[in-house]
Amino acid sequence: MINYPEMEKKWQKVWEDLKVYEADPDNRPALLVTAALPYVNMPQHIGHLRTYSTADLLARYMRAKGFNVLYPMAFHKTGTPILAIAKRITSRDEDLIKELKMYDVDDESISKMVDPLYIADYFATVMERGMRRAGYGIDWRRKFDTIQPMFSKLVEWQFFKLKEKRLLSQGTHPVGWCTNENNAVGQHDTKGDVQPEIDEETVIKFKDVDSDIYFACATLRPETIYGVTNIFVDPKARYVIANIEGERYYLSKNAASTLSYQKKISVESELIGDELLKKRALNPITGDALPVLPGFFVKDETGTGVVMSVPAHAPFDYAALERLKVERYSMPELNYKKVIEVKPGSEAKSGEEINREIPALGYLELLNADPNAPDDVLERATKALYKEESHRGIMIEGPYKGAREPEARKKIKLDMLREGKAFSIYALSNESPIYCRCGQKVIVKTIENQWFINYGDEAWKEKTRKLVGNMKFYPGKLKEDFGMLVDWIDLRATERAQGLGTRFPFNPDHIIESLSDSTMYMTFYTFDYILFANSVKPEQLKPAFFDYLFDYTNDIGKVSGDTGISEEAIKKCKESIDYWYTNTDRHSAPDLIPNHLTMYLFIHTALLPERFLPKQIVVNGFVNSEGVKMSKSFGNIVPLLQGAERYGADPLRFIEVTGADLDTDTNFSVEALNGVYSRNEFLYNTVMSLGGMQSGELKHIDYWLYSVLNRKIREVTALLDEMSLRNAYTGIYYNSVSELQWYLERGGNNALVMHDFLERIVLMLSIIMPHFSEELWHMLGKSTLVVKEQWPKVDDDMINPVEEESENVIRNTIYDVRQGMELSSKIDANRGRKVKEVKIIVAEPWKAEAYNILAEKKDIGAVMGDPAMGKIDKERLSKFLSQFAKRINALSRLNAISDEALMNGFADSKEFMEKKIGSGVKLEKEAESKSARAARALPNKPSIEIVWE
RNA sequence: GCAGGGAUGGCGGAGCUUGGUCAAACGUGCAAGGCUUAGGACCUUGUGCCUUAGGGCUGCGGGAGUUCAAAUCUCCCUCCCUGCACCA
Repeated sequence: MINYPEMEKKWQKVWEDLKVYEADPDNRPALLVTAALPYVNMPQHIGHLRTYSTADLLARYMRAKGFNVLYPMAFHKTGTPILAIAKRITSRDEDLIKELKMYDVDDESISKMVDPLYIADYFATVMERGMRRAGYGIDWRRKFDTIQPMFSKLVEWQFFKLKEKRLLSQGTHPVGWCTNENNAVGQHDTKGDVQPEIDEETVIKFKDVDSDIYFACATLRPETIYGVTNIFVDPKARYVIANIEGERYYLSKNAASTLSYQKKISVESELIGDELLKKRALNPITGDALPVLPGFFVKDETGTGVVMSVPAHAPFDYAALERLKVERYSMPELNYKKVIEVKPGSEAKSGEEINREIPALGYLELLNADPNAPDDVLERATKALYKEESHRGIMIEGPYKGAREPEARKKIKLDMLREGKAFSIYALSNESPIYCRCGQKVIVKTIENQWFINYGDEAWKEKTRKLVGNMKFYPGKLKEDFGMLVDWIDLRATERAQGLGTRFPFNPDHIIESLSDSTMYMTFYTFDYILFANSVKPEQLKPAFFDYLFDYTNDIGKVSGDTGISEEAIKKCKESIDYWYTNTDRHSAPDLIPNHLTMYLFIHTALLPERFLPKQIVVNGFVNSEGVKMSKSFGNIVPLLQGAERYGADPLRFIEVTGADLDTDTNFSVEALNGVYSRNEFLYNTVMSLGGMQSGELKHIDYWLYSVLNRKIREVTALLDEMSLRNAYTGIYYNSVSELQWYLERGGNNALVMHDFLERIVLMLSIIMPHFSEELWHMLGKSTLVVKEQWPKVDDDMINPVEEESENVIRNTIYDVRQGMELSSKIDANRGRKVKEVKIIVAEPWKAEAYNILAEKKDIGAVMGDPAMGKIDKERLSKFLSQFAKRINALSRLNAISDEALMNGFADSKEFMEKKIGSGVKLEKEAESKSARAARALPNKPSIEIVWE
C-alpha cells in the first residue's frame, strides 16, 4: 500500500533542496501565476485546496509546455476579522475556542490570541506549512503580508495616483450604526449575523394649511401621491415640531431622534398626536387640502410617524378608513382614487371576481379578508399588491401617465426632490429590527466626507470594458459576467475607522479598506525579494520608485537619488517586473468575482501601462463535503494539515480539481478517494511488474495501445488548453487505467510498450499528483525530476483509427454474441442445450463502400447509380441500403476496415473471444459463408450465428 | 426587490454554444457470479420498461410550440441556488 504522507514528504524535501520552484528571469517566455492570497483569520481546510491546486496545476502545465513560471504566495492581514477574533478571545468565546482546537491550536497559543498581530503571524505560519505540505510549486522567497510597512508603500502610491487621476471622490454614505458603541455595524456586528439592509425612502412635504409647518410623510411609493386622501398619525404618540435643515416639520419624537443621525435636526416643541387631528394638510402635487386622521397602524418608531394615506392602493390605509367609518368618526367624504392600473390577466389567479376599482379592497378579497383583518393579513395583501403593481402596473395619473410603475416612481420622486417638495432619508428595510451585539437597536447614520473610489467614472469603465474584451477567461462565460459587473460597479467606500492595514493618506485616522488595498499586490511579488535582499527600508520606497517601475518616469538617476536605493537594485526590480508582469494568470473562487476581481481589473487599467494589464482570469467552484457545503455549523470541516496526513495531498488535490468542471462545485468524498487509491495502486503495481516482462515484436494490441496513447495526448492537451480539467483527467487517468486493463486482458505483455505508455501517463499526471508521479517516474528508471520535464509530444504516425476501430468491433461483437446467446437460450427449442459454436461472418467489402457513399449523399438512388457499385447485384444492394433509409440523415462515415484486416484481427483474438464467449468461434467471410444469416453482416458489424448442439 | 445561474437514471454529474451517431460520458452506489477467505480489495456481468438472437417502447422539472427529428431551439409556468457594498 502506498504511504502518501511519507512519499510526499520525501519528494518535497528533494524539490526544496534543489530549489526547483525558485524562478528567475531567463530566456524562456514568462508566466506569473497568482491565486488570491489567503486571509489569515483561521487555518485553511481541505476545501481551500481547490483554488491553489488549480493554479498549481496550470503553473506546472505551462512550465511543462516551455514557459518559465513563477507561482508566489502572500498573506492577507488587513481588515477587521482578525480584530474580531482577538475580541472574542478576550471575552473567552467558547465556540471560537472550540473551533481553534479543532484546528489543533494549543491552549498557550490561544491565550496569546488577545493580540491581533500574534493571530496574524500564527495563522500565516500555519497556512504556509499547509501549502508546503500540499506540495505546491511556490517560490517562497517572495512571501510578504499586507500590513508589512514595505507593502504599505505600494498601497499608498496607489492612492496618491488614484487621487491624482481624480478617481477618488468624497460624499455622504449611509451605514448601519450603533448609538451605544458609536460604531458602524456590519453583518458580523449584529445579533444573529443579520446584514443591515438600507433602503432609501422619500419624505414628502404636506404643508399645514394654517402654518408654515410641513407634515413629513415617509413613503416607499411616492408615485401614489395622486391618490392621497388624507394624512394618518397616531393620536397617542408623542410628536414634535422640528427644524430640519431650515424648514419646520411635524414628525414623531422617535423619528426626530433617529433622523438626527442623518440630518441636522433641532426640536422646537413637543405635542401629542391627538393635537394634529384638527389640522389640514396640502398635497404638494395636487394642492388638495386633506384631513388628518387617526391611523390604527401608525407607529411612531417607523419612518416619520406621519403617513400619507392612499386607500385605493394600500390595504392598511383602506382598512383604517373603513374602520373609522364604522366608528362613525367625523370626517369628510373621501374619494378613493386609483392611480395605477394593472395589466389584465395577472392578478386574480383563481379567476375570482375581485374589486378592480379599489385594488386594496380587491387584494383583501383575494385573501378572503375584510378591513377588520389582522395586521399580518393586511401585510400579506400589501405585499401582493405592491409586487403585482411593480410588475405590471401602469400609471394612469399625472405627467407619467402610461409609464410602467417602477419608472414612474423613480421619475416622480426625482421631480419632487428637485422641486423641493420632498427629501430622502435612509431606513433599515429588514423585516424585523436589528440589534447590535451589545444589545442596542441598529439605526442608519450617514457618514459625511467619506472617501470613495469612483468606479462609476465612465471613461474608466470604458477602458476596463476594453480590457475585459482582450482578456482570456476560464470558464469563458466570465467574460460576459465581468462585462456586466464593469457596468454595474459604482462608488465604493475605501476607508474605514478600524482594522489592520495601511493608513489612508488623506485621513490618517482611517485605514484603507481591505479589498481596496489588495488590487495590485501581485506586482509586488516581482520585485519584493530584491528589495529584501538589498536591505531597502520602507521609507525609501517613495512614490518615485514606483513611478519608475510603472513607467511614469525613466530617470533612474533621479529615482536613485530621491530614494537612496542603488541604481543597480532599482534596475533589477525593473527588469524583473518587465519580465514577469507582462504575462499573468489569476486564480480565485467565485466569491471574489463581483468585488476583488472586478476592482483588480479597474485598478490595473487606471494605474498600470498597457503591457502590465491582466491577461487571464481563472475561477474555480467551491468544494462540498459528501454533497453538502463545508462549514463549521455542519461540523464537516477537515483542516488541511490533518487532511493531508489522513488522505494524502495528491489524492485530495486530484479529486478536488478534476472531480468537477471548473465552474461547478466539486465534491469531497471518501468514495471518490477510494477510487483514486485503488487506481493508483494498480498503476503502482503495474510499474512494479514491468521488470519481469519481456519486449518482443509488436502485436496488434500493442499498436492499439500506442494509438490510444497518442490520440489521448492530442485530445487531452487540447482539453487542458481550454482548462477543461475534468474531461482531460477522465482521459489521462480513468480511461488509461481501463485501457491498460483491457490491454493486459487481451494478452498484451510487451514491457517496452507499457513503459512508453506509463511514462507518458505519468508525465501528464505529474501536474496534478506531482508526488505520486515523481515516485512512479523514478520507478520507471528515470533519474531526472518529473516536475521539471516537458509535456509529452504526440506521435501522429502512431495514431491508427483503423486499429482502434477494429478493437471496437471485437469488443462489440463479443457483447452482441453474449446478448444473443442469452436471449436465444430462452427459446423452448434450446432449453437444456449448449452452444456448439458461434459463427462470425464478416461483411463483403462493398458494403462499407456503399454505406459511406450513402452517408455522404443521403440518397439511396444515388448510391445505386454510383459507378463504384456497378458490379454489385442490384437486388442485394437495394436490400442492404434500404435498412438505413429511416435514419438516413443521421448516418456518418465510418472508419472502414478492410475485410482482410478485420479477418486478421478476429483471427488474432480468436482465443480471447472464445474465452469471453465460452464456446468455439468460427470465422467466415460473407461471400463464402453458407449461413442463412450471412447477408445480415454489416460493415464493422459482422453477422453472428449461434449454433446449438 | 434587482441581477445572475440551475432543474438530466439510486446518487454526483456530462451532454445542451454547432438539434440527429443519447437509455444518456465519467465516477459512485446497488445486485449476481468469480476470486478468495477479508485488504479503502480486485475481475466479470447486470442495474428505466418490454423482448424466443444484436430489437422495441418510454424517458432528461411541468405545459405548449418549431422540425422529418429536441435533453438540446422558442414561449409560458413551478421550484431551487448565489451575489447585492464598507464585508473579507
